[in-house]
Parts: sequence; structure tokens; C-alpha cells
Amino acid sequence: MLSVEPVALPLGRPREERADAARNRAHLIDVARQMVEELGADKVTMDGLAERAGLGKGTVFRRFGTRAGIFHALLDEEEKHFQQRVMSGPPPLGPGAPAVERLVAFGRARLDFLLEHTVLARASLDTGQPVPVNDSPSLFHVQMLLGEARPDAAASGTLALQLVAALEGPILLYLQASDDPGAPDPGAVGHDLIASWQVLVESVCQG
Amino acid sequence: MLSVEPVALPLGRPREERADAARNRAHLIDVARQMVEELGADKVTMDGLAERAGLGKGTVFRRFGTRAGIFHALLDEEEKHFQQRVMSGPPPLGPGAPAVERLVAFGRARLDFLLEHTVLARASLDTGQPVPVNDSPSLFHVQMLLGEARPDAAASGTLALQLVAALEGPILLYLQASDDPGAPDPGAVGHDLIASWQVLVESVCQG
DNA sequence: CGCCCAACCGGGGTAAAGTCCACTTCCAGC
DNA sequence: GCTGGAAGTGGACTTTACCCCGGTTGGGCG
Repeated sequence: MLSVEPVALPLGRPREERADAARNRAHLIDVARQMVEELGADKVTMDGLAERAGLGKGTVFRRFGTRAGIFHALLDEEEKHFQQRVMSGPPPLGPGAPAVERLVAFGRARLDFLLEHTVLARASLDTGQPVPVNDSPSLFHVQMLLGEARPDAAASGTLALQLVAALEGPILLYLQASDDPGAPDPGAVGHDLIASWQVLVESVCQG
Repeated sequence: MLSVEPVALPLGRPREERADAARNRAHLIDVARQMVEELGADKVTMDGLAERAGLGKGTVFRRFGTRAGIFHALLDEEEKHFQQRVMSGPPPLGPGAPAVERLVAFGRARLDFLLEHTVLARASLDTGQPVPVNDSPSLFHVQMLLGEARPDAAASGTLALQLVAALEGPILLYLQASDDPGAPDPGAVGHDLIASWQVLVESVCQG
């Protein structure tokens, strides 16, 4: 008990990411984005990415854990901008409007976002382990607004989860991103999804 | 132009599945089910299944196309029973009750079903190509009932799609099937999902 | 009953995800 | 600066989904 604890831990975190590691991550993300738009997401391979980035395959896996992790990382950068708009942009998407209006606006924005990034969003899905609900800003946001508009119904949290599923499920799970003629125009489908999202939200909030 | 067409095609289909092929399919499904409950779905391998069934790997792929196809086939058999109950069972799940009540009952039954078959349902998901919406009896059924209860809102079809996503998404996409202690009890979550499904449906149908 | 050919079978081959571990590099504390 | 050890790196290795194609067989038809 005579020894002193080495107290001075700079942050609560175990450790910061090392400088070279951060540099490699940034570079990998760069190269990955480039490869996605050049070859399509399904042609992006771990070996390919490693080679083109001039790094070892082990490095790629250490940074992203899994193939889906790469696309998740790419999507995350876009998501940051999106979150920015939601949290501190102008109403009704940002704060300052009634909860119901914000929910409707959020749905519209979210659908636009997903439609624009369908490929990444789907590729970032990892069969095997589910989407971590805990750190989903979407769920958090919907839960909050719903708690404001319908405190009773929002209590258990599952309603918010179902609403998020209603919002994201059609694009992540069901809809084809098909290019073949005769397929429904994605723009039109997006429009319809926005309209029925509004019906859904206004109904639930006693519109 | 003198030759006569060989008209007598017994069915509109190109051809029936050959007898030995059908036998092999049945056998494979049998062995697969056995392996799933013995080893868990993620330990079921194409080679393993082939070997244990005493067949070639090529045969397995020819029959099921893809790894996910196996689980899809397994799930399909259960799904048949489920559909049976929905289409011709006693009300309110079967016909004979008002549309809203049938929707609520359908949600409850569907959630029970998915909770019971979570592993298969998730394993049958194929990253790469989305769930085919066209031949989804669930969507068809919800669309029908919704058209009965809210013809105006159901018109575009997207609302039904979103409701199905609200029903299946939480289990297929978001919820952990985790066994670790401290995790939410799946039974309790199921109960909550059923309750908020009811809120959702009754709201949309002007409850 | 035997012919014929499309459907079917088998299993070796390929590609890509993910694991492992010996080696290298960063950086906090002296 | 120097140094100890934690963090990071590379690439061979393993595993597995999925492709391919030469050989086999079921079953409609003459």
C-alpha cells in the first residue's frame, strides 16, 4: 500500500489512437471511397483495398474489423453532417418546431439521406451481427420527439424502434436498388414513402 | 415450316423438378434442420451439409442457390403453417373479424412467429440482394387489410410496406438475440413490441 | 424396351473474409 | 535523447461460399 497509483490518466479512455494509425485510417477511408465510386461497393475487396492503399491486409482489418465496417465508416462521415443539420439546423428539422412537425421533417430528411446513400447503407449492414441500436442517433432522436408528443405511448421505447424500422426498413431491407427498366422509379417511391411516413407520424401523435 | 410444334407441354412451367432432385432436396432440408438445432445456424456450412447428407457440394448449391437459401427453405416450411392460420384459421387472425382487429392479431402472431424463429429468419437474410417484396405474403396481407380499414392511406402501397417494416425490422435488423445476462428479456421485448404495434395500427386506422 | 438429352450430380478450383503472430514503430516518462 | 512496452503492421494461413464442367441418370417418346 506504499506505492502510489499512476494517477495521471489524461482521459477516461484507455488510450488515444496513435498518430500513424489515424493517418492510415484516413488514407484507407479515402481510398475506399474512391474505389466505391469507381468500381461499385460490391467490387471493393479487403485485399484490393489494402493493396491499393499500400498497406497490409491485417491493418485494414484492425481498423475496420469487418468488411461491413469499411462501409460503415464511410457512411458515418456523411451521417455526421446529417446529425449536424438535425441537432442545430433550422427548424422544422432542427430545434424550434413542434415535435410532430420535427418528426415529419426528420422522416423526410432521413429518407432523402438513405435514398442518396442506399448503396453504402446496405453495404454497411452486417449479416451476422445486428445494427447496434444503442448508438443509433436516429432512434435516440425519434424517441425524444415521440416522448414529447405522446409520452404515454413512447414509454417502453419499442414504438420509437418500430417507427425507425418503418423509416429505414423499406430501403435497407426490402426495396430493390434495381436499374432494370420497368422497376419503380426510386424518386417516386421516395416521395410515396415520405407521404406515408407523414400519415404514420400524424396518426400516432393523434393528428 | 412443315414440322408441327410439340404442343403438349403439361404445365406452363419449363419442367417439373425431377424425382431424384426432389428427394435430395427433402433430404437436405431434413439434415439442415437437424444441423441447425444441433450446432446452431452459424456453424452450418455448405460442405458440412453436403458431406453429412452424403451428397456433393454442387448439389447443395444447385438446390438452394446460396447459403441463405438453405435457411430460407427451412423458414418457408414454418411459414406455410403460419400462412395457413392467417388465411383460414379462426378470427381475429383468420377471416371474420374487422380489419383493424385482424391487423392487430396479425402483428401479434407475426411477432410471436419471428421471435420463435429469429435465428432462421436472420440467417435467411441475404446481404447482397434484398428481401423480395413481391412474393411476401405478409405485405400482401397487410396491404389488403389496410385497404379495407383506410383505403385512402393505403393506396400507394408504401404505408403497408412501412408497417411490415415496423413489424419485422426490429427483430430482423436491430434487436440482439444475445444470451448474455443483463440483456433485455426477449419475452418482455416481444410483449412491448406487440403493445406498440397495436398503438400503431389503431392510430393509423383512426382508433 | 431402349434411345436420347436435359437435368442432375460430384468434387476440385477460385476468390475473398477473417485469424494469427513475429516484427516494427510510436511515444510517455525518465 | 533513450528506452520499455503498448500499439500497430504485414502477409502467410485457414476457412468457406460459390463456380465450373466432365460424367451420370431419370423419364418422355418412339
